[in-house]
Amino acid sequence: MAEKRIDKATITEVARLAGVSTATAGRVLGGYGYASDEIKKKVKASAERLGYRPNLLARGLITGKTKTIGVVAGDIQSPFYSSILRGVADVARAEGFGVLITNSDELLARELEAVQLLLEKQVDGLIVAPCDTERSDHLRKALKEGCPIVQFDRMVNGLRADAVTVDNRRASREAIASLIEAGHRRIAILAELERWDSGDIASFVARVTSRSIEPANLFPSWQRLFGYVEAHLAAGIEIDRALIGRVGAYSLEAARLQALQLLRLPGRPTALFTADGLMTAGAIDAITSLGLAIPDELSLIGFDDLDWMSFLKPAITAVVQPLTAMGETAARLMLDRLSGSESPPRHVTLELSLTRRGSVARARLS
Amino acid sequence: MAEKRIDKATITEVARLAGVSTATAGRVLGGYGYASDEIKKKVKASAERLGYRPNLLARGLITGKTKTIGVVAGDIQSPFYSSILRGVADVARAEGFGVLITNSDELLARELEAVQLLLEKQVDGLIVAPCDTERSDHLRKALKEGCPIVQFDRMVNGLRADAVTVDNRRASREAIASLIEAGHRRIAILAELERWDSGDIASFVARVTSRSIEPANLFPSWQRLFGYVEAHLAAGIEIDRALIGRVGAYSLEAARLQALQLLRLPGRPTALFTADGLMTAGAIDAITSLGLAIPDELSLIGFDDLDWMSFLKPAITAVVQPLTAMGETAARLMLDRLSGSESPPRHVTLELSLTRRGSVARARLS
DNA sequence: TTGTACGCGTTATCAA
DNA sequence: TTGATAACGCGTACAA
Repeated sequence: MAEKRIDKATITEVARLAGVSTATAGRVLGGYGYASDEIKKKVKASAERLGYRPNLLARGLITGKTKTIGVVAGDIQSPFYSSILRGVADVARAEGFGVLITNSDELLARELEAVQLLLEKQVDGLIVAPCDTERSDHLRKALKEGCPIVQFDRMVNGLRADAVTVDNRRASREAIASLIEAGHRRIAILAELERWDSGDIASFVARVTSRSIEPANLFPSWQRLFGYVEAHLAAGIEIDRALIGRVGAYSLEAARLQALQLLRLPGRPTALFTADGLMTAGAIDAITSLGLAIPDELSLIGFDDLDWMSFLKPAITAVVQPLTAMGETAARLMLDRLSGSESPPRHVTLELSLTRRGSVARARLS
Repeated sequence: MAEKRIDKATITEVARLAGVSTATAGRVLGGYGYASDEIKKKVKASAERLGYRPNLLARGLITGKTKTIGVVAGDIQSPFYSSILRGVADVARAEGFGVLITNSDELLARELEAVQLLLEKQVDGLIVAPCDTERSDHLRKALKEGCPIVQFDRMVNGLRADAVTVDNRRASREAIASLIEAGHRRIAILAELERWDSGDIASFVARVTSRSIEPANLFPSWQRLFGYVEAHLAAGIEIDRALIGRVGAYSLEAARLQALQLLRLPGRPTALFTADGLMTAGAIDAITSLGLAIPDELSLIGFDDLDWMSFLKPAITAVVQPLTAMGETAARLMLDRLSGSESPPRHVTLELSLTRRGSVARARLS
């Protein structure tokens, strides 16, 4: 048996030293109920002297609240999740909450395991980027058991839980529209479209065209492709399937190869839209190795704004996501629930802005 | 009073359904003690049927172990900390541990508050990047109370706790030496040297020169400056104080300005060594805005390897830190302590490697 | 205003 | 092999 911690003062000892009951000590230390000033002073002094620190486990066991929020991220190592996490942590800290983190690596099995762990640890609520918009019984169950959930980045179909997302579709549509307005007609898109399958590209495009698809529960990169298609539709430009670069794994190397392929197409695109930061990185690598000049030979707009994009020459025009704000919003929605709000599920959509830098030029007359 | 969670099956209910005592149910569910196969089956079935999930709070209260590790990082949003955190989380998860995170923003007051919170939550151990190598009574106290500590990135002076660091001094010395070997004589260094004060530069250099300073408890960027000085000493090159760019805040803008100043010096340096990733970013920005060609007009080596460094043209030669490994090591040291190791404090120093890319050239004859 | 006594969900002890 | 019962440290009726 492992030895107990030494010196760990409990409320009982504080009470004894102060010559009062544990109830009284608890009242002054916990800040609930009455106590005379004299006793307050004595108890506080004793607590101080013993280095008393309340045991939040014991408190949680009885109150049913742990003041801890569980977060299921995809991968905290990525700038995307780590920025969001920072937002969550800041708001949580300000309210005295702890943050328990887990990584799903976008794997449903991992997410399941993570949720299980967090629930066992009795977190007050779950902030999660769901891996799968359909198979989410574990989340439904958690909800039913009274554990509030806030989703971020994407939303499970029909899950009655709060959510914060970003207006992917619109931002993408506007980015593409600005490219079209600059005279571009052959605009390629490079997107990770495998991990969360929404079917094959051709039928997806067809469904967008016939307006027979609901974008709300699509994964972000699919929503971005959605906007890409819409912009083309609005401008009456036909979509060339060959210009849609579908990357399988979430890997820089895969992105680079796919970009290479797009840029070597006969009838090379005059503009490229990358659907996330990793795609942009892969594209840049491909572009420079091909010796293409940005923006003269190729215009580029990327989704996600990474630090290096602003000091590249030329700097990259990008759709910037308010990541920290997304985390803060998620945390606030959660805290609101935890303080008893019973409103129907709220869905906050954050607006995106296009930061115009130097990577877009007018298409050359051809 | 907030309503309790619905449906939350306790071990009592499982026991009742299975027709056994809570003690027996606990034994089979918790995996300790004996139970006949028949009873095991019955209990497991009941648990399954009720969707039973153990309450780790209650377990922790009695066992004194929460299977939770607390981490105090500087800022999880930075690639540095988030990579380390990922390493910690992976190892922790594999052993069934949770990870509770906090940010100190390198502020002692924040760190104090964070440690307090984590301790109240009864974490089994603390993995921390200490803000201050001297004033760390809170850490000593935690240690004395039986909460193991693993430090990372830097070490508190005289704290008897495990630590993982990186060989900053050597890596820096070797990087500078390689520059010297390439014929460079005027090598500038750009480093953040304010946040953790080790005195003014001149006297620091003097103390390194006279070998009257112990580098172990210096902050990383000071250790890197230490290596810079040593390399010069070894090569018999006099140090020009003007080539040491001291940046105050940890900010890209400050780095950029300081880099600009260094590169506009009469007798411009032929090589630049940046002491961390942010400094490198600031330097690149300055370099490109000055129109200096890397590596022909300026050779560059940066500490820290960020993704963009490999696809810049030319790619940047960099000292890469094994960040995830650092996190993993920290977690393993911690788990080892938690499983009862009573060995004296261990200090693991991870080696660094210089990844040579295209940003270094031989100095031109002058 | 204070103290007594019980309970939160689990593990640990010990007797059966 | 099993079960009654006492902890763990704290909050909270309720009585004093």
